[in-house]
Amino acid sequence: MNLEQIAECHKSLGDKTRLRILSLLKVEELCVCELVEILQMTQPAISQHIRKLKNTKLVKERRQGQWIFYSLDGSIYPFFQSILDTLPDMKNEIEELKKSGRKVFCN
Amino acid sequence: MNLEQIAECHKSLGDKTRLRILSLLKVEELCVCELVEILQMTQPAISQHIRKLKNTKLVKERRQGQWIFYSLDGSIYPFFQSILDTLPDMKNEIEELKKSGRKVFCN
DNA sequence: TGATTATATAAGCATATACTTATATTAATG
DNA sequence: CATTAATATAAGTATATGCTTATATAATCA
Repeated sequence: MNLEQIAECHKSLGDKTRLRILSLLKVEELCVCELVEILQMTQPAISQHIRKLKNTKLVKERRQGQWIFYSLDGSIYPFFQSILDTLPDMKNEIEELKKSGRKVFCN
Repeated sequence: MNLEQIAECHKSLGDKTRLRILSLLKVEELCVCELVEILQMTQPAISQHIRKLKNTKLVKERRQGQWIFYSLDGSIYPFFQSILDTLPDMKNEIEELKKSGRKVFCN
């Protein structure tokens, strides 16, 4: 891993919305439509943030029918876990999503 | 520390030149003119990078006569040390500076 | 005090980034 | 097989970023 890659990783981390997405993914894997619901942003905006997180290998995806579930990765960055540790707990936001009936359940 | 501040910190880390500066400061404190010499960049470019690192509390300064020596800080970020650990060793670059006779010695 | 050295700041410019709206792709379903 | 739902991508735009050159500030020194 060279300096250019490390810089790209931090650029990816250098946005409040993406940090919120990572904080949410700390709780559990989520799909774009759920993130749209929680973060109250447009679907393309979320998709573009996810793309950046994917390109920098901070999240990985798992397709499940019509949904794509995103979850934390970051395994190539030795410092990633300690960064995650400083992100806030977002269990409540996920709870709210479930209460609103907008949680995607499938398997 | 809120998400906005964490994002600002990572923005600060999201630049190759600033990562090189931090890598160099891992070896020892340096002043702007030494960084100019090692990184072969203009003095205002270096000063502006240093300003960003200072604003995000990743480096601190110590004035010594006409020089200002910059050194690592980052004490407010629990993850900073693990990021530093992934940055390359730049002892050789500092050695080159000393050999070139451009190292600033004072006290 | 005037010149020199180190550093900071300001203004200008080219590129990058984060959004928007519109459209394309992909999978499920009736 | 046409429609719907989830997601991705493209194009446009406003703001941010990283450089440049020019100038200001601050400390030293002759």
